[in-house]
Amino acid sequence: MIDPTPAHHRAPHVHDDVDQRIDAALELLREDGGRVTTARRAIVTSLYRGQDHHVTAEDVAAAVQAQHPDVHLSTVYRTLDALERLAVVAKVDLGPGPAVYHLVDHVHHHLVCDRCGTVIEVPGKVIEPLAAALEARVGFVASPHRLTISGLCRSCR
Amino acid sequence: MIDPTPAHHRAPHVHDDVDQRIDAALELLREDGGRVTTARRAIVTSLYRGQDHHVTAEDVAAAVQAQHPDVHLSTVYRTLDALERLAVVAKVDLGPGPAVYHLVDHVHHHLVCDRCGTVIEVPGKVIEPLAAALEARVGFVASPHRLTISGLCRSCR
DNA sequence: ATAATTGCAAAGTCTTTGCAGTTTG
DNA sequence: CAAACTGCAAAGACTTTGCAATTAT
Repeated sequence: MIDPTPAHHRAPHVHDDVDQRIDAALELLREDGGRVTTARRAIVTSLYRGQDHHVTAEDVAAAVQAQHPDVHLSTVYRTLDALERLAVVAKVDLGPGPAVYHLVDHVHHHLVCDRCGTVIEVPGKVIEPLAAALEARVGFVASPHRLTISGLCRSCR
Repeated sequence: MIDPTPAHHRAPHVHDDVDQRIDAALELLREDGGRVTTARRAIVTSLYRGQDHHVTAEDVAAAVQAQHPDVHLSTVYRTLDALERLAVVAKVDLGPGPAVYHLVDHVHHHLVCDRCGTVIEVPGKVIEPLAAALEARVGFVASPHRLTISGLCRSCR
């Protein structure tokens, strides 16, 4: 999803900030020995400009293809993989169906409703006490982006 | 996986108890309007007699096929589905790779190591405080069997 | 130059489904 | 007997991979 808002309708500092983060991500790819291509730039831009926190590879492909029709889904998968290795995005398996990706700087966890499939985000700090307990108890360090809890949401309860 | 220990080497009350639970599960299938077939009996037996808490459909098929070579994998999937609907087993997506199933009366959660793939089980009560917080905060009722936390285990840290 | 990336098509993994024949209640 | 279940084969959903051509550095 590309933000359709024309640049001059957005607050300038927001624009600059997002641009900076896009450039930073691309720079990481380069530092890793990778190349920055049109496809990769479009994919990264879509991730930062999209309004959806959770996107599937297919979502990204669709958004990118609006401008660059021949960016292939497999390229999206490969780029997302690279970005995951560089800790720019996190990949989350929310049960059956495609995996979703989100930027790692959006620290949160996922409550997935078994009945309606709704995904509720909860702020990362909600699980801090649990994470501390797990670390003390079993020496397991929870990733700040990969907690998934199934259950029933308020309306399906 | 079938328990290879001959019945007379096991404590009798354990044997009886497991048998009872197997019968109870089969009875649930019947009450639901289903039939109890050789395949289903073998699958349920394998779940209760297996020593592994987490089994994939393929695991179950392999175990069952040791005695009943022509029970098909698709039958295992269908039976596991039926048992899940009846809340006898829970299906858990532990990331990429096949889903794992476990009996619901074994209440626990899963810590999956991103590096080595190890699955650590933690008792269900560890997350009770978190579950209470989530319910109060967003009205989400966590399923007692479906929490998955990714991170790094003690040795991969 | 040369190593990385791309599009495409094909294969891979895990799971579901249609169907005709078999079995259960 | 009617309805449910089964094996099989085929399809489906999602993801990865091999390869020759293209492109970034």
